[in-house]
Amino acid sequence: MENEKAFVRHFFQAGVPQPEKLDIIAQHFHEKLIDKHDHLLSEGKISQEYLLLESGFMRAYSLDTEGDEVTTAFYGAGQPVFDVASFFMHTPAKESIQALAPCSGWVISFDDLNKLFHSIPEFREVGRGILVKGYASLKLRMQSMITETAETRYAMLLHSNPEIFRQAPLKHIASYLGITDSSLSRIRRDISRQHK
Amino acid sequence: MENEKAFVRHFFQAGVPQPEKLDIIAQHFHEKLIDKHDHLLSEGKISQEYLLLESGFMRAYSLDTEGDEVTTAFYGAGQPVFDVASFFMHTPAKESIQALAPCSGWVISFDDLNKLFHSIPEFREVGRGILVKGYASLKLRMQSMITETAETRYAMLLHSNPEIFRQAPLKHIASYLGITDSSLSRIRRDISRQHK
DNA sequence: TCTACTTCTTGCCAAATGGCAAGTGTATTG
DNA sequence: CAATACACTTGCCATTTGGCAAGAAGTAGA
Repeated sequence: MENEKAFVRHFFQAGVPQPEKLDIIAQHFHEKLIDKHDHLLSEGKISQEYLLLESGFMRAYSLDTEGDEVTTAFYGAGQPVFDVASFFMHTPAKESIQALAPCSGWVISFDDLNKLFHSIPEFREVGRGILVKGYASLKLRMQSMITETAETRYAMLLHSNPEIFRQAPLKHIASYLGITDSSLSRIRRDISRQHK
Repeated sequence: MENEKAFVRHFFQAGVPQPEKLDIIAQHFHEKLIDKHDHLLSEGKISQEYLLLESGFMRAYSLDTEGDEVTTAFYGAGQPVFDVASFFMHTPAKESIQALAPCSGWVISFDDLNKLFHSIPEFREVGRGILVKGYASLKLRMQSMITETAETRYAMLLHSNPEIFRQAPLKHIASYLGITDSSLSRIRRDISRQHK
């Protein structure tokens, strides 16, 4: 009966093998559709939803002191999407999360998520794993930002995450890489010249 | 009888008000002393200890592709010190953690920490809070790295964390800020000229 | 105390990146 | 279909930062 939530069940299957527990987990998720350009979360609001993205593409961004957008993350299908600080600390979000393509996924509230964390140990292990992996990849990105040139960072992102380049305009990718869109354009020109 | 562990009890008191639970928590921590320049964790090893630093000063660093050290974090008294990824995922550490001054603190093993997480819900809330706050501050740092000049980042760090400048040599601070020690030296010269 | 090492600074020049504005091409939409 | 917005590129020049090497000053050891 809960089989429309096959995606949710599949997402947790490796960490929570017991079907009965998967049932309980799946019951607490609700379908969510987001139109292209619409927001899952807006800066200043308190995040209420933890989203598992089944299809589509999203980005998180915030505004710098000059008011320019800085893209801080991209999310593809299969990934959990939420603002860690706002969702877990109930503080106003410092960033917004927006659909770059029509999105569908499954959301759970903070209270429901916490109930599951308390009642299903395996589930909270999965939750911790998600946090820890996000932390680790952010650290890698910081390391790369410090030690590599923009050209190298661009090449690495293109290689490791080509989907981003199919879904996001270059200006978003540029600010994600920590450079301006002009510089990214020049980097692309230089690389294409090298390949001749 | 457990009163030498006053620091541990105090650390968790706000999140775990019940004295009996504090007793159980404190029982699982063991004292640890680290000489200046010695390591709590070395790159390649799997982190076994979660440390609460009672006194002293530490830094985390890793090696870039050229083999140069990049300082990724500083830790003062009162802070938890551990490599999130290695400790929670049992993977080889990508960074080392070293004492920049004689350190004393309290450590707990992964298994003991997990036992406490499972048996004391308030304790695991504290644990999650530590993770989430670390995540949030790393994000802020990334944002700053993207949008601010090195000079601004230096000024902000000096203002928000002056202890670092008392404890760490400038070359560590420079790589933490994402610049070379020469550039940091020039930035300091320019700032001191402005103040004349 | 003498020596060696580390820390910090500085000069010189090169490389990387930004700021601004213009130009081209492509979607979008009324 | 016209009008408008958006995405991307490029030229020109300024600013920021790096690389390298040398030197001054302080520190730690033998």
